[in-house]
Amino acid sequence: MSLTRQVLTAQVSASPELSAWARLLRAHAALTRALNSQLEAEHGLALNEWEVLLRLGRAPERRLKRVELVGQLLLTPSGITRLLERLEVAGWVAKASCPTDGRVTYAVLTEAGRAKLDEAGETHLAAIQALFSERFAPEELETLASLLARLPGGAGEDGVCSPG
Amino acid sequence: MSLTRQVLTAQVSASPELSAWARLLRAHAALTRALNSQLEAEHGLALNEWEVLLRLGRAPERRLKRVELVGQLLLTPSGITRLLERLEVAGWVAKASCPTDGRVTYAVLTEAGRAKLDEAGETHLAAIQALFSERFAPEELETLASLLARLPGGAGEDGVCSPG
DNA sequence: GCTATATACTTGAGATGTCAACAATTCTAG
DNA sequence: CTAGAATTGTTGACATCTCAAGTATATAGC
Repeated sequence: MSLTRQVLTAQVSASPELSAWARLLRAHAALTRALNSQLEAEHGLALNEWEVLLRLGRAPERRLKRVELVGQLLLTPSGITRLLERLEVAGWVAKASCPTDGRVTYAVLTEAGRAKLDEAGETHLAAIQALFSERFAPEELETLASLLARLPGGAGEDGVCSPG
Repeated sequence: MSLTRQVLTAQVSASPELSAWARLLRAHAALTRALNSQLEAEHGLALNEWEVLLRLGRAPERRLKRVELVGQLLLTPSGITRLLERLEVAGWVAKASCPTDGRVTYAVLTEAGRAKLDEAGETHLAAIQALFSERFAPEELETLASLLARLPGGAGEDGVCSPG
């Protein structure tokens, strides 16, 4: 009993997997907080909202199905519905229906949305680049990115690995 | 105008910093979702709750000030208050006041809390180790952990970098 | 000693996202 | 072509966390 606990505790302390995971959690929390509050203060955008604008801006015809956004942001379908609702109210995104599939609703970046994306991108992108390039040489950055890509969710745009 | 946009878009696409950041976001979302739902299903614990139990279990006398938990989990003070409230209701954590400083309330791991930590740790730790060791060789894991540690929040237990 | 400031924590109101259940449309097999 | 299954999306109820404001204690400067 007491022995079991000690052994377990020792394993926990020594586990390189747990250590990596804990650091990922902390880095995510700290970065998210810093970048989100800056983006919010300067442009009135949340991190996820900016990412939606970015993904729409890069998509062909600046439009994406909800399902595609679910896969790219790893939110649930209802999360995406509500996120897009906010962007629609702000006038940065509009709905469009699909002529060939009645279930689908596209999210389309409006002209105002594209302007917002550009405006916010200027400082937000700089903030991201500063945070990372201050700390890593280019090849370290490359290593970090490729290691992170091997974790779940790193499959890119496709590996949708249903959230839920 | 149009040119500016194209240049910006090109930069965005090419930015290794943004790429690393996006991958970190996706990896965090996917891992968090997987580990949290498993932990919730098997032990009725959220990720943050488990981490509090773990930190308390490793602390001297199994007790920590709220402020220390704020620094370790990177939540806000009110987030910690509410998280601990849930753990207190479950009987895994108790309050204790500090004899030398009347402002401080300690969070103390109870015996039931220690049992819960052990019970949950067995499968949760295995899940973490599986996810990481499946994908990385030991030295890659080491590299990943040390790169992540250089990001904000990686200063360890001290660099409290106030959340807010 | 006493005011001013800083620290530790809590609380009410609100933001963002999840889950479960549902509606609508499309695909698939007999 | 039609019944059953899968896919796409929305909605209500709820969980978790943040922000702003407030309380209580401690520390510093005069």
